[in-house]
Amino acid sequence: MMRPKILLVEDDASLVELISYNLEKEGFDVIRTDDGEEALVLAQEDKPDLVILDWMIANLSGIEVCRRLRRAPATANLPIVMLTARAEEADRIRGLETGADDYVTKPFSPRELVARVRAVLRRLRPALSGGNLDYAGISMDTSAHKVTRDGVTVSLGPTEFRLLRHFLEHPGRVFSREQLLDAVWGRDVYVEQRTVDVHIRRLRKAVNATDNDKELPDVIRTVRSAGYALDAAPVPV
Amino acid sequence: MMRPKILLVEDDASLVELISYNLEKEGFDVIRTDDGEEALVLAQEDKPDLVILDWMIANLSGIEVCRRLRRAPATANLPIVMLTARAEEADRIRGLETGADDYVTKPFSPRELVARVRAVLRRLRPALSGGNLDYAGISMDTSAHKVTRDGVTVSLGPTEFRLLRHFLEHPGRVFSREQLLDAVWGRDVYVEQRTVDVHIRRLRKAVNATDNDKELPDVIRTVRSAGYALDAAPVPV
DNA sequence: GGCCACCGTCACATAATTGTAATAAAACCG
DNA sequence: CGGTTTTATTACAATTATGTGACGGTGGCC
Repeated sequence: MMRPKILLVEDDASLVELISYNLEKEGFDVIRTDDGEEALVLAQEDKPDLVILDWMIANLSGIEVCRRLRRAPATANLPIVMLTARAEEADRIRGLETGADDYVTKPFSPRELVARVRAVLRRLRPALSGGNLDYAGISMDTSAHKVTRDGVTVSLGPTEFRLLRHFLEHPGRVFSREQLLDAVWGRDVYVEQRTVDVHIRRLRKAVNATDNDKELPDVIRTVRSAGYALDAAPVPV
Repeated sequence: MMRPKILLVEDDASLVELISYNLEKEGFDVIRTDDGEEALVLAQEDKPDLVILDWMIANLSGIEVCRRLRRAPATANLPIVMLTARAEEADRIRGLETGADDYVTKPFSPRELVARVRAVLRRLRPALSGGNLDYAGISMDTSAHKVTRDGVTVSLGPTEFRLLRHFLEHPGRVFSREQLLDAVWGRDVYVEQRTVDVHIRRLRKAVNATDNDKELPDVIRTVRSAGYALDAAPVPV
């Protein structure tokens, strides 16, 4: 199971130490910065699984960073935990409404922060915490690397597995070939976009197959000129 | 576009009032109970979109309710916000680790509670709080690339989809063919203005069609010598 | 080395969508 | 009403996107 990657945006050096230490001890990788602009760049390029964001940081306020992260398509769904000394209600609400997923006020205990990070991730990226993913009759045990459909075991190659996992983490949502290459293959790999088609084909074949010669309804929806999505109710022709 | 349904499990009658009032004012439907066993039944049967769960309630402790909700497949993914007087760290962590999505300690402000409820729902049910466009019975989920009219799925080609999205982003407003070409096709594409008519026709056909041979009222208004607009109430004769 | 599973790419088949032109129908105007 | 302008509708051929099978390559493993 992969170690989730956390981007920590905080300018108090001693806090950075404290938080990093606790996160790493609990199985997270931590990237650090104390600069708002740099945080945006890191969020784009390193694709962390979650951001811990202090309100008071250099160059851009935390809340502004939050807003920009939400606005950029690539990071619009990145989980954000705001971290701040501001305990006033209005600020907390403002933080949450800007798109933060949780909000922790200083002083806080490192253990509670870790617990909240876990709670957010468990929700948004169940695969990271070794949970099971279920959708449309498909069940994936991410830690055992096993997949079933309607109880029947499905066998997948490594790439098909990661592809399906990505779909299961965001059921119903359409992903372009480019997005899929980023998320499933990795950002620095160069492969043809059409390669995605081939793996979609392989995934479909595996997931829709039965032991006899019949086929189950297709769970992957092709969205012409947009990409593919995992879908419970495929469009009838 | 349904009002999200909240199950409120709380035994302090005045708090129930306070919370219900605020939630309903903010567009939620609220189901209430003060009993742990009953909460489990209601969660199963009424299928709420989120549960607000007090720690101290009759019959079963809140945390036990939480555990059982998580264990039952039907409610394993139901978002839970814990609500409690216990501010001790160990308790908060226990709450989060049991599977709560958020944890609010008394005393709290109703507005903050509502903001947290929204933050959790925004994550889990994007359809309920954003990312999709609604107008005149038409609902478009932009991230899933799905369109429904009065709940019935509408299937559109790529261009019709973009065209409808543009109309939904500016409901009621009239656009000339030139403006539509700019916005939907792109500034640097050369196509005949009349092409817009054809796509309007295709969009109308798809959106107004029913499964039988009847037709729904037209949602697109032709404005002679000006262009087209999406309109809720076409002029009756 | 030989076997096997998997991968990425290509070439071709198939299917969906597109823009245009031709024609019919409406709306407008004196 | 006749003439004119604007929009609706239909059919079609070109274009584009996706589906699919095959192939060569790579690396693990015995």
